[in-house]
Amino acid sequence: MKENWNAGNLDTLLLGILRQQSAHGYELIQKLKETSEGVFDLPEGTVYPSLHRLEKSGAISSSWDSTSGRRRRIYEITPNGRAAFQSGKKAWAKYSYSVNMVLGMSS
Amino acid sequence: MKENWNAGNLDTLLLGILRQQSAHGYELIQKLKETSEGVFDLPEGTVYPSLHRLEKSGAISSSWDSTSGRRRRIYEITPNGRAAFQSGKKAWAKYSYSVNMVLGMSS
DNA sequence: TTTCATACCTAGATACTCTAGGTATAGAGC
DNA sequence: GCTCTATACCTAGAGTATCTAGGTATGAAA
Repeated sequence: MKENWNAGNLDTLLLGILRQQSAHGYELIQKLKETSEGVFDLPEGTVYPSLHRLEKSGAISSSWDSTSGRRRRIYEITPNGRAAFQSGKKAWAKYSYSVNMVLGMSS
Repeated sequence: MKENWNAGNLDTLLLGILRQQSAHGYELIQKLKETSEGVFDLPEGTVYPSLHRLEKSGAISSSWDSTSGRRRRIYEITPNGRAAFQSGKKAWAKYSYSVNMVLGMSS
């Protein structure tokens, strides 16, 4: 039984970071790992496609940056993305509450 | 952005019901719907394969029952399944805590 | 100059849910 | 008796998301 609680949620998680600060892909991977205390240690092959998906859907926008000498694509959340985040957050609250009910977690 | 928080978790959810009582597939679908207050309204095409998966892995065992006139396959959780449930529950606690951190949910 | 961390990317494998069918019986209503 | 609905099971294939496993390239450190 392989647990993959992440499925379908990564987009919302990325917006969760970007809602507070713009960041580039590699940075997002690290921030996600830090914020989750190591639980989300996602491969680049997962995160980059997700970012492209989010940009295509209009939730984030990107621009190339070279000020650090190294080329980076900086992602910024859009108003659309903020709305999507709020909606995703609500869906998560509802969902996690229900899982807690079924699994018998008191809180 | 399609939310599918369920992915990979259904097995643990089913064990969450079966840990308390044996049940047949159709019944599990209803119990899941009740317990989650409508949030988990899963199609049969999702649940039956998941049950077969769980049986194959040894987490549950089944037996045919006809006492109701209608044929039903009753599923029962095994000791292995109870262990898998505990492990899945722990994984969920860890995971949901981390999601809450990233999404900025206070609790 | 070699190695490692940074920084980006994609194709294909894998694995799950879901759609869309199928079969069959019990019971209710006419 | 007949029709309809709910019950109860099933599977093949579509769709989609993550992950594996590669690839390229640069800056900094050893």
